[in-house]
Amino acid sequence: MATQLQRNGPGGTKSHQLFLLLKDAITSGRMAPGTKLSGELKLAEEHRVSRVTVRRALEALMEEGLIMRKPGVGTLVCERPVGATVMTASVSNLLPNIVKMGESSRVRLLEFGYGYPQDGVRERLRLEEGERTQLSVRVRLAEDKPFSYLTTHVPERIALSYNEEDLGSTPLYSLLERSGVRLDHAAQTISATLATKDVAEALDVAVGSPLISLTRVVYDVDGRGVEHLHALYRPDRYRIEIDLCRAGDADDRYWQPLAPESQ
Amino acid sequence: MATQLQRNGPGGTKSHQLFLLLKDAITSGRMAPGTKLSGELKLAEEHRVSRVTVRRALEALMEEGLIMRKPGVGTLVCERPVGATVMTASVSNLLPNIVKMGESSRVRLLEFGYGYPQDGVRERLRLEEGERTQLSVRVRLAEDKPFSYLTTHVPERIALSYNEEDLGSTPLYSLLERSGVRLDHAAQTISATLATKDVAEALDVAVGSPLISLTRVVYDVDGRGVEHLHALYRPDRYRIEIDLCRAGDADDRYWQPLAPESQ
DNA sequence: TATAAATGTATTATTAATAGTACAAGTAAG
DNA sequence: CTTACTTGTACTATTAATAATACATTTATA
Repeated sequence: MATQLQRNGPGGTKSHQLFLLLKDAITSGRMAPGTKLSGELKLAEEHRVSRVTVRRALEALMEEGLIMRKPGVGTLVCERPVGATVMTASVSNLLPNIVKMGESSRVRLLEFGYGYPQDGVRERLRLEEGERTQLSVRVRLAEDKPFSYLTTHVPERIALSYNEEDLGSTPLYSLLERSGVRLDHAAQTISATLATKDVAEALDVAVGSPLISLTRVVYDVDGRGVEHLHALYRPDRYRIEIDLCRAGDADDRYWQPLAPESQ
Repeated sequence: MATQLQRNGPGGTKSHQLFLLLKDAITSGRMAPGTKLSGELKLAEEHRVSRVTVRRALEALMEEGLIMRKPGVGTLVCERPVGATVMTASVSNLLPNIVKMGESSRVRLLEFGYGYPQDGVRERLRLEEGERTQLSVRVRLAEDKPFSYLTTHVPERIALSYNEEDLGSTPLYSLLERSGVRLDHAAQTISATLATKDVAEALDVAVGSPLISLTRVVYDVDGRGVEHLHALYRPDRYRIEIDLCRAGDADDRYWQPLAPESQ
């Protein structure tokens, strides 16, 4: 069984740890909707914790709408529809201005301006020391609920070829290609991180919540950086999906990502 | 709306939350090695906590070797300690038994056995109610340091075609194809989650740390589930990378994931 | 050298988390 | 109805986390 939960130090409280444990069991599907949890006393015994602590954890789960409690009955895992809309993005269209997505989503602009990017951004965009970039911070909403926090850098010389109005009506990549930029390739890195204070406010989550982190750098045919995107997604409202199919000869088989036209 | 660090309830202690935030800022590279952190007083002010709380968080960071502190000087982000190897996986070879990866990594088996899978797993594998699966929980290490926590379900009828020795020497997919299973396609979902107690212990991270979560289901040509993998990755030791190139006609341009042979 | 700023240390008071216990109230089953 | 089990509520005692303050020590710098 689970080792003992720790009380002290920066390891989180016992109730927090138990909350995470149960939440993960639910959201991962190990406890299906409708499943009845053990009673509070039994949970307390199982995790060697007092009933107060168990109740703290269960109250937090109820606030997130993951469980239902009824006196005399017990605690049940909620049905999933509470989860509302989960936006899914296939790997090949992880783009900021997808047409389909645009229809059902709004954008809130938090920051806009020009300045000197941080070292990491400048290096990945392969810019000189003195070059400036256009910075924009946006929050994307679906059904009036925020699900992504986007920080975009575009080299100033490129950004000047369009204005904000254009951005509202046309996908960025179309704008760029119309103005002569020849897009060639992009590198994406996916990771996970925690919500900081500002992001947490914008995405309406608690500080310290887990977020999907995606960084994409787009290059033109000359290898010059065109766009640097850092995106943070709420995992309960956004998923990244990748479909693969088996390809190759019998001796040399590998997985091939599905391209848009074959989907 | 949570703008302040929360003290009460199952949200972890303030020092824990601050610890996680700072740790993530360091390991993600937002704070480069050598960077000087704000002073304890300033940090306390910025996060609206007391200095004691800041010190708790900093002490935890020092225990992990992420920062250096010197009286009269300040707190510096440490240079990347040895063993900061970051394993990267291209999207098309997100496989549990890659040859290249296998060379430099070891596996620790935590659980192994047969049983009835949870509903979510069973549905995704498209199994009947009574069918059993082989369950294995593994931790993968690189340079003796854990970076992934893998939970695998394989339908019993398929799992019986190989034994554990085979698994040690040959990639699972090769084993399966040799025994007649015709792999066809796979669906992957990438998300983010927090480390629970058991996972945290296995991966040697703090409870509540962010983790990359990946679920993959592999199907054969008849659409039957062959493998269900749930993987949790330490973001400081593992990255998922996807390279795309621009393809299509002028009127219908899209992003095409790069296949292995073109890399 | 004097000053400022940083960490290290110490103290006190307040508040929150936890454990343990007890009892009330709702529900289902015999 | 009675019994058993559930959640809801209340209370006390203990311990940890936090806030606030003060002061010492180390270091860089003007």
